[in-house]
Amino acid sequence: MIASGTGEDARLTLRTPASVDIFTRILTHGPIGRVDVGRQTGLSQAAVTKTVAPLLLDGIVAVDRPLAGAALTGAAPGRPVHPLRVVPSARLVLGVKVNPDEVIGVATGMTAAILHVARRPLGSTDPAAVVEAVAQVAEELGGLLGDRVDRLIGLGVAVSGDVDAATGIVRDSPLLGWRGVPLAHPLAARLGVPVRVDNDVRALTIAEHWFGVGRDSGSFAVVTIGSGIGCGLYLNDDVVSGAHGVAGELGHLPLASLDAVCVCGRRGCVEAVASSGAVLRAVRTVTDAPRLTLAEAAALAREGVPGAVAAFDRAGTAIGAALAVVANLTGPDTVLVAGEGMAEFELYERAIRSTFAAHAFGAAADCVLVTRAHSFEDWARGAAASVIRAAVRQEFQPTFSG
Amino acid sequence: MIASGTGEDARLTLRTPASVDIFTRILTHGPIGRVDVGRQTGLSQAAVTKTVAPLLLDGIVAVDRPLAGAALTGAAPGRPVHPLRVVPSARLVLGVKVNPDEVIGVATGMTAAILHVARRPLGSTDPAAVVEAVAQVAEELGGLLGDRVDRLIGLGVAVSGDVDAATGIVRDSPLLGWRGVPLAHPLAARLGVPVRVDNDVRALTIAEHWFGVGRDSGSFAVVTIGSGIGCGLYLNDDVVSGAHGVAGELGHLPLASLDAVCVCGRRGCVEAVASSGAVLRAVRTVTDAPRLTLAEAAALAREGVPGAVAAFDRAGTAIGAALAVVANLTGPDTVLVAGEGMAEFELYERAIRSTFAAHAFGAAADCVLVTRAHSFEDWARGAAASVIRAAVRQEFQPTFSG
DNA sequence: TAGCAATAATTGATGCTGTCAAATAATTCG
DNA sequence: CGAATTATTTGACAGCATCAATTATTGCTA
Repeated sequence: MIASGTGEDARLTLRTPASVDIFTRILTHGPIGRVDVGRQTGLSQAAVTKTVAPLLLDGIVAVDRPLAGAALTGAAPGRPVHPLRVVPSARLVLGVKVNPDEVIGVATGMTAAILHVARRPLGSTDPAAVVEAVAQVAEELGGLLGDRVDRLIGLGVAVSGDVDAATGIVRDSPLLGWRGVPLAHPLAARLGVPVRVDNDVRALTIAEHWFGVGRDSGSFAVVTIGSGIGCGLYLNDDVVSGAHGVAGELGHLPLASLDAVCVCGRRGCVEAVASSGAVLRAVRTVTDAPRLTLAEAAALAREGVPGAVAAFDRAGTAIGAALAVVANLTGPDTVLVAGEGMAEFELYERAIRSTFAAHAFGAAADCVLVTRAHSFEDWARGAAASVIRAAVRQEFQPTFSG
Repeated sequence: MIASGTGEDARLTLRTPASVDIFTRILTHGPIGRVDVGRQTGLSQAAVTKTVAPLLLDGIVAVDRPLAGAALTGAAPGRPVHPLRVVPSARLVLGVKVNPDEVIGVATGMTAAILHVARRPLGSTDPAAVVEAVAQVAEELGGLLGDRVDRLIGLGVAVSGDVDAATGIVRDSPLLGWRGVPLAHPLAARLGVPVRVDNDVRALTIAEHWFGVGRDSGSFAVVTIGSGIGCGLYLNDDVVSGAHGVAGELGHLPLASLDAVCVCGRRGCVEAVASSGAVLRAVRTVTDAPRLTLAEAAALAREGVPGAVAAFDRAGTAIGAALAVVANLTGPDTVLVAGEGMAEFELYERAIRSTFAAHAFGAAADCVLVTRAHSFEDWARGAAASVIRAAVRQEFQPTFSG
């Protein structure tokens, strides 16, 4: 149990779509003046003033000191702007990322900035053990928050695989070996806090769209490289989840040559040559060093050992093709490349960029490739961002035990 | 010039988002009772009644005779349903598809059912010549409509390539050899009618989503096979257009083996083995018959000539992989396979289905493949559907000459 | 065949929300 | 200091969707 009376006062009340838009704008683009909010949301200034008033009273939005002084404002005459911003600490959120060997959690405020971190190793991926570990991490974070747990909106859990966020059930997670595992209910019952479970890449995509590089992008994608290859899509200002819960499955597209055998049993999958495991296997084979680690393999490639370089090149080529697929099919203006594999990004980069350029068709080539190395905490932060977004959009149906 | 005083009374007035939803529901799912409209749109019955009242007055919506009789209603007691439907002829639309050698136009009503057809051969794809041919087709259709041109909402033009529907400019159409060709303005000026220009596959996708197999699908895709391979996406109840106007570019994804050289100069493109041109070239080479037509090539394959069968198989494999890409990445519940290539679909089918099944990952395999052979008129109908949708959603900014 | 139960549609009062236009506030510039 | 300029607030107002009650029309049953 984290808190007894939680839930009521911590909820966000944004009754109309207009107020959701206004609040979202302030959250993601603040500090910002009321006039600009109106312009950017297509609403009148009056609507902004009236919507913001109760939020100021609530304390979730604050007005910065009007920045006067000709130097700052660009010497324009007129009443100075009273910049609005969301008070990060007005509401709090927990986000947890479940890895096969570890559970990592963070506590954040409304802007998904990390306040505290906690982690627990996982002995097994047995659902009960994972629920227990997540709960312990959440409780530890709750303890670190102290009195402030009243302001807790909820707990987000990020899991790789096919996740039904509406019901909080993990439908299929090959990495954890789960099928149809309900996560939200047991956790909510155990902790007494609303819980949202989401796909990890989707959660990271939300975080980057609201608080990261995708902030001004209506059509945006995240491609993750590492032990698997994944993709999150944000098109027409909405997350793509797929009719059956599956979307962004990039890892098993047949973009590589057919002599590469994938762990899924098929041939030519991107992951068959581009997952960190595949790269490592390739370098081990070529150098005849069966106990090599990925870091050592990367070191060999950096030294210029031909077989190692070729393995990373081959991976980069497949990743570049995958990026081109995303760009050609969905036409984002920005694609963020992320994931654990970023540690060796320099080794993939040349092949990625040249393959992408070769296969991006027409205007799809205008799409900007951005890179960022996320820590494990950032993934947990994604889970928090998923909760924040759902709460703001009034889609957060608190999952409690019956 | 089609009509002098056109435009004012033919416009649709649906002031609020709610009324757009209600009207759309009646249009795409009518005849339907008010209670059901309310349920399906999430609005109250009262809202439906009040929104529909002026539309009945306008004559654009009509009430069918209440279907009484226990046999029909399923023996349920209660007041019988008064089914609402959109009167197809209440507004009229023209749709024109521009092919490299021909321009085909149709006149339709609100439900995009074809009323008249007209066509003109194209001597050249010179923009001026195309504008002239489209205008002539539109005028011929206008003549066929007679007095009813008062009810004309506008003209839709479907063009393959990168089209900016907002400005009516064809940014890049390799098939026609166009770059930055303004189409809407000259046509609107010439005809005195609002004009909307759209990408052809996108237009077909809209038609199928509103009036065809995608009617109950929130997440839907169309893949076209033929001289090129294209794709239209409808995700989260919105058409995907891409940040830079390009989306659904499936034809040049590197899914085929690298020894296939594409007309675009690269290797491994889907179109390099799966476009009708590529299939024909392959059969010609194998049978050493350089003047073979596509129909003859198909006949050979139907007879079981191994080289011909192999060429179609190879194409089907690439198309199946492309379908798997769409399903894995965007997770639609339905994918419609269409295009001129459907004439030979039976020859591709086995390879398409087995490759798709092999590469559709997890729940993406639940996606239903539907096929339909569209005539050229259907493509023109797509252009009309694009106009209808824009008009209903109040996004149709009439393009007139300044 | 009347009366009851069930379902569909309408009506009018109500309240909320966003807009408009005018007023107020706070600055720069001359 | 006053005019110009820009930001924000205010209050009247209108539109729209909901709610709850009413009316409409049927099937079923006694």
